[in-house]
Amino acid sequence: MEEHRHVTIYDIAEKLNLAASTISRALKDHHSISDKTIKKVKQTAKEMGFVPNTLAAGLRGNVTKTIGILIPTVTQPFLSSLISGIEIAAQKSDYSVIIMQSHDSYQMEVDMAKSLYSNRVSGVICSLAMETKDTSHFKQFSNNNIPLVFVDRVPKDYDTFRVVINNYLAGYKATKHLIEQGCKRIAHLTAESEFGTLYNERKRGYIDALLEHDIPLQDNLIISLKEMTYDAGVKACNLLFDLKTPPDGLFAPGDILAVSAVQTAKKRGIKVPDQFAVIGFNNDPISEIIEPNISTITHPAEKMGKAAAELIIKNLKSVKEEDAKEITFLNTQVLIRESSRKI
Amino acid sequence: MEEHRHVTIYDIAEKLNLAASTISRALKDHHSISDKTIKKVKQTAKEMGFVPNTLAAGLRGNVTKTIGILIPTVTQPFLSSLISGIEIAAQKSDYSVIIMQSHDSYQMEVDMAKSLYSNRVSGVICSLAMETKDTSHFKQFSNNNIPLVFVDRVPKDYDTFRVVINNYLAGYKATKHLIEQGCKRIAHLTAESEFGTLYNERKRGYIDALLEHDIPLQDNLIISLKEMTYDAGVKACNLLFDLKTPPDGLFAPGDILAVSAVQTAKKRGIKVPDQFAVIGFNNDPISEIIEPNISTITHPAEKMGKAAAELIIKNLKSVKEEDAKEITFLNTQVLIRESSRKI
DNA sequence: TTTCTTTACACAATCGGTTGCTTAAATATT
DNA sequence: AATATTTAAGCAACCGATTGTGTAAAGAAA
Repeated sequence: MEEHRHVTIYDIAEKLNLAASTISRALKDHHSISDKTIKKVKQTAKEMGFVPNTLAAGLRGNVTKTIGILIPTVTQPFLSSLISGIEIAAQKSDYSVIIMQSHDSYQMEVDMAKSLYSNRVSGVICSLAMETKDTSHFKQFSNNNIPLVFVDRVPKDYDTFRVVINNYLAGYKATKHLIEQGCKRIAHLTAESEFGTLYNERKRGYIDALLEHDIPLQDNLIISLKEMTYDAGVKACNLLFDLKTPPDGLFAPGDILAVSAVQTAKKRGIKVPDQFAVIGFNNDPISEIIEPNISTITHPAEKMGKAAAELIIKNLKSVKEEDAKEITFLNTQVLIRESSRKI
Repeated sequence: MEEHRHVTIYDIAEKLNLAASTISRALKDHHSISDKTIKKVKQTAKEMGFVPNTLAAGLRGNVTKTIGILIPTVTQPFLSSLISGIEIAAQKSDYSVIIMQSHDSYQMEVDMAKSLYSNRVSGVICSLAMETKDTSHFKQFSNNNIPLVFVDRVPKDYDTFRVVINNYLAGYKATKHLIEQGCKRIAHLTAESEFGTLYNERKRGYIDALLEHDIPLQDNLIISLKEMTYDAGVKACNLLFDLKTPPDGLFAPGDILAVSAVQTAKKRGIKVPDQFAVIGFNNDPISEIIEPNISTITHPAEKMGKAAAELIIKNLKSVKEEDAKEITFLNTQVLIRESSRKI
């Protein structure tokens, strides 16, 4: 096997007896290069298998056209859809995407933020790790005018772009839907310790919906979970069903939890939705497949990704407007399916 | 907001009255730098918020410590687990990961391969797009000694690293399991047009298992699908159930198809597994959650990712051995769950 | 004391594409 | 015909980390 060297613009320049700068300009259709030359250069570039070295371009121009994504994991449906959205928007503007998984660890998030900065990404899209309380490791981006967009799990006290849904309203709508279906004792699962506001907001919506419909709030119908997993959901639901007066409805702030609830109910001979109506959150693929289908709140993951990516790309092009540090709210919808349709 | 410049080793050098080269060496504990100097340099580097510019290092050293991943999509459970595996192995050796989705389009794969090359990734891990017949766009890596590893959906005629499972054996084992459960008429779903060998191999295993157990092969029990989706699965299963003598078992080469089969059967009042036993493939999360649980073939996604990443990292360190272009086979297991357990 | 080896650091080239400035020729304007 | 403008392309600095080579000074060996 031969040892090829990467083909550079200098190789092309030599072959055509032109200056490297001419090659560089010709390849980007610079106006000061004649059409003949441009055609000739592009032709030979292709023949020689020239591929520009983005490192060199990035180093010189301080522009990498790369968006860094820093999220807990790629395996959650919501997050992998988010990536898809980012990736599609990025691709349109010829940006690359570099992905890092914090696995919900604060230390990893810190390290990876550094690594992204080290790679001189053009912008960063982040959904915070569960563990993260302090967000000072993101200052390096803000301080160097690298656009930073938080998505979904966002810090409350950081002055930058945020793309979120209205979790309060979503929680309210979900709960209201259950009330409208005739539920009188609606349970809710939430996160035990949270540094963001995501689950708290959903819970607030739940509470307000109840109060607004004159349904007394009952502490024993609200269970805080350490982890939002299937098994944790099963355990919690069993506790609920063991109550003297068990709930007749549940707002689960995640579809996996909703699935666990539906299945636990079925196992105990509790009819869903007649005796126990369930609504989840996210519209994960599984919610459509499981039987009965799970009613859910849509979480526009791809749209959020697209919005976040566009914020970065736009912001890099436009002049910096201080007032652009806005929050983008995307809409959610109640998707009524079998698990909660009683009337 | 102040306009910070990125802190460079020159800034540190100036502050400490040292040469930039000394700073560079001190930061990597070069033996020719005194401990005092090293300590002093690291200290001020931290104080000044220095973060090395990997572009500069990559340009100079032609080493980026970045692994490029080129896959159809991140949303498939198998592939997102694959990424996780790669990412974890990469992280251990301080490599970054850059992900691109071909969305099963040949043209996108070509473009993205170019982009990865343009970014001078250290190595590439790829699972081919469905559309891809020609793999010449990967030659740029081979020609420039950039390690290339194909995973799962691999070309049959490309001389490079491959990390796969034994699809033939897996198909054989799955089918044999159904036979052992007493199934006599076992159906199979497969891909209509395939340029790789993945589904063909599974089908070969299916056929051989039948023949070996003196079960006649019946063409009408094998259905080729355009897409391996839930809906396509439902349609195919309805065709199967409409046969004069419908099947009493199914080997589906994907869990989504298995789920569709189980649910279609249930809807038609066919008892699973008693009248119709099903085994899937991949051990997707859903296979454990759906009721009845789906028997399946494990597909060691994380392990494959880990193996692929390690191949790249190892290969970059070690001297090039021509005979290293090997195929790594990882094991699969039959996971017997409710959907096929009759005895 | 002289010579050899470490130790400690500086100088300058290098990676490859970009871009401001300059030169030179061709075309347009007065 | 003289000057202004446009077109075409070259020169060289630059981005920031790395590394081979060079050069002192200090310590070790002869």
